[in-house]
Amino acid sequence: MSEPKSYDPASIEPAITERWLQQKAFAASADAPGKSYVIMMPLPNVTGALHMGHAMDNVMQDLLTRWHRMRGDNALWQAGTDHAGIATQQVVETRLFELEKKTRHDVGRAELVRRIWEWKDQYQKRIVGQQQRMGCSCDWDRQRFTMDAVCARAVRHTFFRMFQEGLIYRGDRLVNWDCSLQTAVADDELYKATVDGHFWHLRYPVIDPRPGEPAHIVVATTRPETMLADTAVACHPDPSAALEAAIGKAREKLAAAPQKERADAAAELAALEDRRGTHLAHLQVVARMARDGRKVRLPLMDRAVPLILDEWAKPELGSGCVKITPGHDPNDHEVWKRHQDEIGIVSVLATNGSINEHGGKYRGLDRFDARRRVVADLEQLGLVERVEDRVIEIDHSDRSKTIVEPFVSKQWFVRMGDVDGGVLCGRGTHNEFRTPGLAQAAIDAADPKWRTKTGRNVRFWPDPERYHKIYTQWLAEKRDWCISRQLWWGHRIPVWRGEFTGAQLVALESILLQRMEGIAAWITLRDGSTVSPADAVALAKRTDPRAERVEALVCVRDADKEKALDGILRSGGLTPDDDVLDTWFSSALWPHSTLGWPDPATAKVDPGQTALGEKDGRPDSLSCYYPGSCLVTGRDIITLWVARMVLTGLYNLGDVPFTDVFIHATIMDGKGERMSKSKGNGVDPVDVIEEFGADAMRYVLCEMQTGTQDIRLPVQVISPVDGARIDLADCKPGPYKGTFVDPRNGKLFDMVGMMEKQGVPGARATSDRFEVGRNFCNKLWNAARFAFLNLEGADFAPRRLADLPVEDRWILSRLDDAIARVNQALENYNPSAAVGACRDFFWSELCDWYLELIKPRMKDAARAPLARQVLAHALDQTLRLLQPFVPFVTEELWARLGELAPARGVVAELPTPSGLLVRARWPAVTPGFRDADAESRVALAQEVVTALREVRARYQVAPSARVPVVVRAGGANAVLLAGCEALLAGMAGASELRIDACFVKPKDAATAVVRDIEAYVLGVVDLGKEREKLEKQRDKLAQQVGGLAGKLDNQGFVAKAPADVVTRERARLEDLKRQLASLEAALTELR
RNA sequence: GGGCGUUUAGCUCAGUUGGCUAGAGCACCAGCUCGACAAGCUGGGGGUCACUGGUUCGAGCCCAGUAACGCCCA
Repeated sequence: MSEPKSYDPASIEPAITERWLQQKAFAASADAPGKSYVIMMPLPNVTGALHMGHAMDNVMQDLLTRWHRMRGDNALWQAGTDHAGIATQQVVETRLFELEKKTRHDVGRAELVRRIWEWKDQYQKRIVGQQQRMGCSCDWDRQRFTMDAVCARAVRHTFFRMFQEGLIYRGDRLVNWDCSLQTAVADDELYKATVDGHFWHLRYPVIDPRPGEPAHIVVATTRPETMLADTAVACHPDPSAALEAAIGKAREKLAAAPQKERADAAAELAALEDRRGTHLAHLQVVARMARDGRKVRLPLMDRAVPLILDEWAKPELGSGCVKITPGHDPNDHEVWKRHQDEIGIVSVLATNGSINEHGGKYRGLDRFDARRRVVADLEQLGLVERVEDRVIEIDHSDRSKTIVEPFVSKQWFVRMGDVDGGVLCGRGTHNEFRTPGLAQAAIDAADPKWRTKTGRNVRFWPDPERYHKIYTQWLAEKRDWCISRQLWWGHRIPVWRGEFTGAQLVALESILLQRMEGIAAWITLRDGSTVSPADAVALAKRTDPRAERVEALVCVRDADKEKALDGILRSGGLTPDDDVLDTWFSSALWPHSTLGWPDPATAKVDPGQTALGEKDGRPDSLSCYYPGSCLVTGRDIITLWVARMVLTGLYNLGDVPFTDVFIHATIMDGKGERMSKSKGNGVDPVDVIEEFGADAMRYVLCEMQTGTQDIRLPVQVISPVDGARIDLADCKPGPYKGTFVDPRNGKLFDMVGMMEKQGVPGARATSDRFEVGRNFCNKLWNAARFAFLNLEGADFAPRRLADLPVEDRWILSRLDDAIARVNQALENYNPSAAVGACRDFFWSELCDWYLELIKPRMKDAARAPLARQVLAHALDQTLRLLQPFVPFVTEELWARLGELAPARGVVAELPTPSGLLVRARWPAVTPGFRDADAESRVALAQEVVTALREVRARYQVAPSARVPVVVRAGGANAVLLAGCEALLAGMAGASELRIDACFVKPKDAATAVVRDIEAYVLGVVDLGKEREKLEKQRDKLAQQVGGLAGKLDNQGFVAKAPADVVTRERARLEDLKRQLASLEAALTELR
């Protein structure tokens, strides 16, 4: 036989991959038969390579895709990558600085973007390589990148439509500003870190204090430089009531506090009660002053700012008064919104984090230098009451690792809340419907009672209620989506802007009022309201003051039209917006942009790629593959992506992009920390594949995906020094991020691969958890080898099930059961149960019993052909069942099986026995295969065999010894076991075996008991020999007992040895004594 | 602060509407190179199902509370 004894994935996998790719086995064709089954890959970003978490995501998608493909569905798994704007630009910028000490401004926009494209090409290639090695069955001829022409067109169309319908607006917002990258960052791009800071208590002089009024109001801040932008000082409108409310709450807390927290709670209450005397009168005075419209003088700026009344000021905290800085604090910003007619908003920060022209003499200073100067100046003026040290938890940008500042800036937003008149979804399609607002549409889509016009909605798996809750809770906030980023890498916002006087606007009338297809415009008036160009021009003609100064926003839908209009727009005084769109804006469109929306016929794809349009009667890809079927992703993506895909799918096409969302587990390391490449606890799937094989990795990932939220994967480091395997959990973190210390020798190694220049060697990581998968593949390989040794000349002849021997009927029945269980498990999104059902059938039934049972038949020319036929059938079905889990080894074995037994089946010939296994038909549950009689017969026989084996082991019968066995069974048992003699004899190593209801047990027989059956192993109890053996054992034991007893009698030992050693020795003595006693008893019985 | 999850053998995990003597793989112990497989075969040991109380004829599962760990949001 040509197959080697053990499975070597490295010698098989590349050829199989080659075969699949060459035959385009994964290609999806819009005119293929079967209902469509579509999985849109949650596109990995091109920042870096994939780790085990991505591997899980990909393997789950591949599993579902392969399963559906074999079931005859027209399956499409859409692959691709995401440009990940901010993240990718950041890694390239960091590298640029590290290697060349240059910033993006040194190289310029065009050059930076060119370098990012280079980076993207490199990582895209690496990612696709990783996926192909894992066996991902994506349609590689449809790969997309979020900045491809097709995607870019979809982005422009969506933006245009939303802009035209007033769903996109440009507004003042307090954003998280990254002063290093000089861009706004989203909330989910932040992390909290604690820093040592201070709490400065500042005195603001009251202007012209009257008798009984304080000369100063004290306010506190952790960021004193922001005082330059203060526009008010707030006090609670009813300090007394607010303080009493706080005291009431503190009382409740004390009453409910557990013992160990009581002291703190009591102290807290006492402090609040003290405030009645120390603060209340003062605050009531301040509140009255605020009502009177009194002001304080803002130090350093010499500006009068009003005292205002707002509940944001807490009488129970600090001085009870609070400075209001709407331009630099989110809470104060809210206060400002409530008091817009009383107070203003000032921003003193420039985009680079320095103080701007509104910061008076501090202009040009960096924010942290300004802080020191402001404090020093205030101290000199005696306006710093006191300074506390304080640990402050503060937002940092995940990208630049610097402190972010709340910052007022113009940003673009998508309106998520409900809007007047609602929003029309699926405009121009058959699925049009009206929704109150975009977020509401997405909320509705996941409501179990809600349906689109096509009868679909979204359901989460494997825990529908739980994930649905996460999804709706987030959407229910209906927070507007900030879609602009101040970056150079990404889709540019397709809007031109210009500021005009009313007269200029009237002059622009001809451009703005032409109702050109694909051009939309809005005018923002001086008061911030937005009106149509026609209305604005009308106002301007009436010389309405609101139209004195306006901003015009013009969106051009198509890129080529924009190019054509470039001159006109510029000469009209408009310039293109510099910002780019949030990456998620293009990712959100992925399920339809990749299929050619809005017009597949004109969708541009790369040479060699599958065209998306209709051709020769073949439908276009969009109508065939949208709406899709399933999204497979981790739970961290539910809010970021799932919700947004649903939203844009509904908005553009009136239908949900998928009906099922499969939320798989998150991979953690051995310590329970989330796996991440940058943290250094990540495992590269390729490293695992090289050590164990792709199938082994896939098998274990499937097995791990049960239903829980997290999976622990202990990580072993392969030492770069000596190749030893060290548990990463035993390694302490090193001084640099991603480095660790080898506990054996204290040597440093690096897990991220960025420390070579510093002389820290890089180490690879794997996990011995994957051995299980390797073992499984090897078992499969060898079972198939056994089959191949015996399948020479196998043929198909139609058989009647009733004519088959019991073991044949049994294995077919068990096979049928396994198929049903695998289907059931996959339908429930439980890959672990599915692969477990395969394993149990294949290993515990097919290998452990059936293969053993047919060995004798294979040597018998008369009985061999039937056994071969059933074996070929069983192997055929097993390979098909296992294909989605372990596609490489099964594909290889399938080819060999096809050569040896081209025609297969038992009752009828199986369809598609030739060609690639990927495209073979999924096993079907077969009527008649389920056989309760055969199952109960074999089940009983198995029990008897197991009991006999146990007896043999107990009596130390050599495994190779053949001994006579008699089974005493009567009644129903005898009926069941009738005809199973050969089976029993073979499996229990019996030289002869008979079933006899009246057999009387001889003295030298050992007994196995099963239910009410007794099975006797004859002649194994040799009285003399047994006695001799036992006596020998007894003597040895007695000697040990004597020695141990002596040791324990020795007072020196008992007194000086550690107590636990003494106890352990005592226990051992007891144990030995017991063993001795039972030996003595057995000896007595033998005499 | 709000929401959610987890806790079962030394390790990693199953345990479907409450009905077993609580299972699997790895690890461990003993034996086995018999024509597929030592990455294997046969047999074995190992668990107060985190803790406390409750409901029930019956609880790993249901209810209440406690603890530890983890995640998400503010």
